[in-house]
Parts: sequence; structure tokens; C-alpha cells
Amino acid sequence: MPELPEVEVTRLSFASAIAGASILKAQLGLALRWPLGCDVASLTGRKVLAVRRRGKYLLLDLSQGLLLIHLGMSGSLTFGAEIQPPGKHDHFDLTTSHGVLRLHDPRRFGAVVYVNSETDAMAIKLLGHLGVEPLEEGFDPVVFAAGLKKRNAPIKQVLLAGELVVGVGNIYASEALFLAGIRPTTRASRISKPRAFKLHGAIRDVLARAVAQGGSTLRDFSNAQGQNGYFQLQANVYDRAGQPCRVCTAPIRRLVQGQRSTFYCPVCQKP
DNA sequence: CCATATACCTGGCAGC
DNA sequence: TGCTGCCAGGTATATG
Repeated sequence: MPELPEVEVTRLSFASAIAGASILKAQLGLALRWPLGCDVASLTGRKVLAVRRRGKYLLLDLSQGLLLIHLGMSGSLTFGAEIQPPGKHDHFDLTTSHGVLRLHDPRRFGAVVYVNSETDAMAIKLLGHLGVEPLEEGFDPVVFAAGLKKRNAPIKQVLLAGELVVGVGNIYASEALFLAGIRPTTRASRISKPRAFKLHGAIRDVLARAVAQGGSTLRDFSNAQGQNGYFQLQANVYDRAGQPCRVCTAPIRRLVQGQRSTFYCPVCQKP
């Protein structure tokens, strides 16, 4: 499910409501991608001070330490006062004085990890290699263009790697490349500076618009208030194989790169 | 170091 | 109805 827009939309939907809450109880269900990294009972009594985002991770700052939450492919969070007993796919509950934060994740590629600080070994392992935040000032077009020059892999895969810029997943990589007019198979190192600048702008644009639309709900994504996103309705290429390009009417093509589907317009996007 | 393949896990869907 | 195979929004890790 979640790329940067979905994670940010999730964050925005409960961050202010949970801020300042005391943890009354924490419960784990089936194993997620990583172990919690501490005794779950030890979280009781701490406070949730704030919720930040780094790439596709949510960072819950606690009065001592922090929780890193990743939604994997199928995760979603809910936050509310009334809550049902945990269902088959509910694997983490954080009961607080302001409501219950619950992780629902059928495939269990997601994770909830406790670390004492962002310099802990586990935090470094998960966050240390991440590139710059695309919606922040640090995402500089000149640096981005120079970074692309050093990579020989197809641009789609360079974007997905998240080492130059974070948060761009399978939907938004295809969408940003469409907006920039660049074929996903083009080697990153061969992208000219002007085209890199255009891609830089396209990434910012598509991610910001997706956040404004509440993210993309392809199957089951919803924010922590249970609301769906609508960006998928304005996708130009993602999941539109065989359908006419919204710009030139040529049929959208699908190909596989690194075992992931990629969609592009063969006319609007140049090698 | 770089690029690519693999593994993790469940559910929905098309086709037979 | 039930089976099989394929597909799905991510990413650490292994392998060349």
C-alpha cells in the first residue's frame, strides 16, 4: 500500500490527536518483519510526544526512546476511541489515554521497532541509507541531477532504491516519470541535467498532489480515521496497461523491472 | 562498490 | 465450488 503520500496522510490523520497521550498498554499479535526490540510491557507509562515521518517510516517520539513503524505492502493504521478486539490481521495495539493506535497488516511485511535513539544500530540499519526528503528544502535539483549521473541502473529502479530521494514507490515512480517524459528503462546516468530538473519537479509535484488527495486507495488503504484516498483516479499510467494515454491516446504499456510492474506511455516518454 | 535476484506473507482474482 | 497460478503499494539480504 504505502508510499510517501499514504504514510504522510496517515501521519497527518492521527499525529495531533495522539500527541501528549500516555501509553496505558501495548500488545503484539503475530510476528511482523522485525522483532519489537524491547519488552512490550516496558512501553506502558511512557508518553507519545510527536509523530514524525522519514521516508516511508513513521517515527513516534516517546518520552523515552521511539517507535519506528513501517506499513510494508499491506499495512494501515487506525486511531480511535472505540475499538473492536484485535482481528486476524491486527498485529499491534498501542492503547493510550487518547485512543488506540492499531496496526492492521495482512501480509506482515510491516514492522514496529523500538529504539532508544535514532543512532541505535537498528535505527541506522533501517534509516541510515535513506536519501533526502522530496518535499523538503534539502531536495536540491543540482544535487539530484549529479546523483543520477553516478547510477547506471534504469531510472525507475534508481528511484525505487530510495538512496537518492526517499518515498517514491511503485505507483509514484511510474507517475513521476510520465510527468517528466522519461522512459522508465532509461539509464539514470544518461539523463541530461534539464531532464533531471524536470524529473525533480515531477517527483515533488506528484507526491504533493497525492498527499492533497489523501493518497491512493488501490485496494485497502485508508488513513487512521478510516478515510480512503483518491489520487488513483488521476493516475496517468499506473495500472492502466492497454488504456489510452490521457495526453496522446496511445495505449499505455506495462513492463517488468526488478520483478515490479512499470507503466509508461511509449509516445510521451522518451528514452 | 554496483546491479540484480531472492525472501518474507496473505488474499483476491481469472481461468479451468 | 475448488483448484492453480499470478499479481499486489516494500526492502533487507544474498549473490553475481
